[in-house]
Amino acid sequence: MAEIVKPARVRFAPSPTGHLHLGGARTALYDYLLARQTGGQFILRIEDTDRKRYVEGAEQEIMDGLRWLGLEWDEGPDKGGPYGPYRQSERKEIYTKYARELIEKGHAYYCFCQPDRLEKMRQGQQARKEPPHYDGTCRDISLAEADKRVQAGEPHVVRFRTPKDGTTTVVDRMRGPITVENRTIDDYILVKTDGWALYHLAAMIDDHEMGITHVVRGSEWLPTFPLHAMICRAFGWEEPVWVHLSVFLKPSGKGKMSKREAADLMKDGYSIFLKDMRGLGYLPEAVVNWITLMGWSYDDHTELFTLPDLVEKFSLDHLNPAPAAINFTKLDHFNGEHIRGLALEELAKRMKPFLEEAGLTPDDSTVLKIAPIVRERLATLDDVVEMAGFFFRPEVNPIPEELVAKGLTAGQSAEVLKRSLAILEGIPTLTPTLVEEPLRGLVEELGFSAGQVFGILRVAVTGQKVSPPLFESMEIVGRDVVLARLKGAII
RNA sequence: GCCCCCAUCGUCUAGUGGCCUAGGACGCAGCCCUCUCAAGGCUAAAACGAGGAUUCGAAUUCCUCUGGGGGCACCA
Repeated sequence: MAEIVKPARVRFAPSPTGHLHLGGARTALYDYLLARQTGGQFILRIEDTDRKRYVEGAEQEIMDGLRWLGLEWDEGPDKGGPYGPYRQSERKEIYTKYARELIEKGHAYYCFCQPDRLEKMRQGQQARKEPPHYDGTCRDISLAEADKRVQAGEPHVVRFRTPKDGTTTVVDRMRGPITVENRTIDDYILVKTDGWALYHLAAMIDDHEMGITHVVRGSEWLPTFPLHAMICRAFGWEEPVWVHLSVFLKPSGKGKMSKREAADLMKDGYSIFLKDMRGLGYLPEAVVNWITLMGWSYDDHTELFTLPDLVEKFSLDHLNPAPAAINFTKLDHFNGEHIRGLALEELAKRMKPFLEEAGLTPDDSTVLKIAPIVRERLATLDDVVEMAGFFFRPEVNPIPEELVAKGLTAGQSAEVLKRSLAILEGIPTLTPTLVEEPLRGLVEELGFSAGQVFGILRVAVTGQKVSPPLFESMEIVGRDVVLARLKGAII
């Protein structure tokens, strides 16, 4: 029997404070999958209430990254929607209104404590090995008096009035129920002195106002998860389905990737930032495939997926709560798989920019001819430069020592070149079928191995010891150039 | 220090009390194919953190420990 699923409204809500990384991309991907699968909406919301941490250009980078992956949103800051605005910095009055509602309901209160006093208080608590928490000084000030002080312009924040005793149980979709003692939850600040709501309040309000049905976010929110549920309950709102995804660990599995380590990774051709992936030669299809499988699996052990496959097959039921170490060699594998899955025209289109960025001037027709012979040889798209750059260089400049085959003398190797040249000069067009047979005959006649003979020719024609198949390469290079390069190698 | 989460091959994972002699994938090793490099095919090595408890029976349930991760801001 078919399960009837309500359309999900899910949001990806990054703060524009840095680069979009793999963890964020996975969260966005799961959001997208849920929305598309249920015929719901995928919403992009920018959480930029903290002006101090705002990074110019970060919002654009987030949008570029999502679009590169193919995760187009339905509502967002750049395209609007019925529940806007989609930047928290444009929603201040909404938060103020709801904060007041919470205060009047008795679930929040004005606090006039000075930051320096709170700091001292915290230090004392830590010295006494107590968990740092607000001491409740302003908790019992009457609303009438608090209002008077606010009216008088006294600096203040708004705090949540957390119950002192009892427990709170919240439910995470993949982890199940989590129960905490209320006394371990602080009277968190909801609204800062400058009047701006903090994440804890703003996100809950936005999720409610925007009709969000599923909140998918990182496990760093687990400690404040009960607070968030309490806020929803204090308003009398229905809670969304909560899903707290585990963090990605560095490849060693020991801890999160640091800024320094992320930079070091680039030296090995890897990155945790989405902005780098294209330039490193990765296909968005491969990145999607790869990050999907870090924390999620499919019933029948299939591992190769496209985005449309995932829209159909993704399920919250198969999520894994354990933190996952990032495995870049598996990304390389998926990249190869997806490269091999590309149509030749598409592969050519995607390889071309890498050749251009390497200073070459590739023409479409040649790039298309190269596609089939490099397809299963590329781990990343930028490998095409190393593998097939010689097709676009006027000179190949082989290293003299490499023109001498292993096990042969320089004289024998030169003989190979001369005899081959003579043979090829007698062939009008260098197609594999016309070239291979006579050259194999030469191999037999000289009594050398095919590897020795073809190895010499490979170096002479391509300038490299590793290349696409020799005869196919010769055909694309063209008779005139092949002959000229052989002559050049004989000297 | 306190709170929360997590725990199967090196890594990503399957596994919801008997289908487990613990399955798959990446990587690694060997073999085959082969003009190099790949791709492809085959084979191998490789794991239930420890201790208790429940049960006829535990990777699977419970407890303790250990280990790992996250959080403890007028950041998100």
